[in-house]
Amino acid sequence: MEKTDKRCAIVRATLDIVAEQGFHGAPMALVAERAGVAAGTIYRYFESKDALINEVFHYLEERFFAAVMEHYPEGAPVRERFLHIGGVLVRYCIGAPLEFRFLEQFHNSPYGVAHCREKFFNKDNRDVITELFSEALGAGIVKDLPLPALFGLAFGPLLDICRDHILHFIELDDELVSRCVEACWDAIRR
Amino acid sequence: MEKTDKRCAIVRATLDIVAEQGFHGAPMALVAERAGVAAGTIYRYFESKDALINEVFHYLEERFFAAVMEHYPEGAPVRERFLHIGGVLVRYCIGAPLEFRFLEQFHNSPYGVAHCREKFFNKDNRDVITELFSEALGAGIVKDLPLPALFGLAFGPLLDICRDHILHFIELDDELVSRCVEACWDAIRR
DNA sequence: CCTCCCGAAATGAACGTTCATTCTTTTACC
DNA sequence: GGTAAAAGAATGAACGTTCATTTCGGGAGG
Repeated sequence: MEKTDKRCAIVRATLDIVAEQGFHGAPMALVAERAGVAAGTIYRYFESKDALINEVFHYLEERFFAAVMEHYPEGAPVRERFLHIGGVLVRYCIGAPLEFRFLEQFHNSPYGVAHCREKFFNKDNRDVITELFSEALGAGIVKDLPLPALFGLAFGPLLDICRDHILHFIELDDELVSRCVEACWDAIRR
Repeated sequence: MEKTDKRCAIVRATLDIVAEQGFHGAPMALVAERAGVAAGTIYRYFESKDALINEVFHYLEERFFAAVMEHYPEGAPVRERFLHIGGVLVRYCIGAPLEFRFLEQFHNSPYGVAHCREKFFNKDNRDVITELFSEALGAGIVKDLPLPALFGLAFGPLLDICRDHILHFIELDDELVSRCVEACWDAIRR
């Protein structure tokens, strides 16, 4: 994960505590305790709490994209590629609930809004998912809606069911996940 | 709204500041200043900050349900009733961005999770939307999925596009709203 | 009509706590 | 024994909340 043991322990502790208690419930003293280091030690590895949190986020973002790209059916039809991404997304999230909760916390916070804004206005940022949707739009395979709306239709509900599963409002199994991802496809397909 | 001028001013100030800056960015001193009262005065009307925030939430919740129920086509087919609710939801949210942002903040916080949990496990809580979905499920009009999943598919994307609109990532007009609500219908309909 | 007084309402400085961050001291290794 | 790493007490800022004090409005007494 990271270069040294202690650095890794601090990242892990931050991830866990923020996921469980939110940013408010994650004072540096507690992070230090959980990581098995002294409070001051954190500042040998991270400039500030903000820097620490952003680093945790980028670490998770990388892991997540790596998961999506594994076994990605490159040349397959749009629908199949979408089903792959959706399925991996949900399975990854419910398999790593702490990471999911952290990302959710991050997303709904000043950090997340800033990150979104940057992503959105930095037009030459082309990830796989954007590529896929652009292609599908061009080929008339999906509804002619703005990209952010398609993203919302496609992935909003998937994140919702992940949260519901983690909070034990529903119990997802492979079959239910597939049916939900297909429902999302129904939402965007023309 | 409330019984007295000052009480109302405090609620309004809390709503505005929390919507704009989040819970962290809304210290009582700032709320007091914006409401035009002294810090101590707030505690004549509210027991604590938590009590204040919960009161703001319940106030908004009421207003929101009132909006949905206005012109609700009681006897109409399921699809039509759903389109009504979806359309009103989106139009209400983008017409009251501060209220929307507050509710979003609330939802993604310990307050919101507690509220959700209570709603979910209090089974005899029957609102219009739950009624509608239960009826549709029974009649086989929508996909046979758990209620929370249907909720996510139906309303998750709508809240997403409201946020995107308020953050100026997209520009919603009546026609685009309708198409998005219909896309959500496609997601849940059998 | 003026004055005094009373209780409720409002004030804002002060308090205690919590937090991120800093800094001096101690440890551990070469 | 010297140097980099780690420790944890110290610091100061920010916060929610409290409370001694002031302000306000109006009713009673002269």
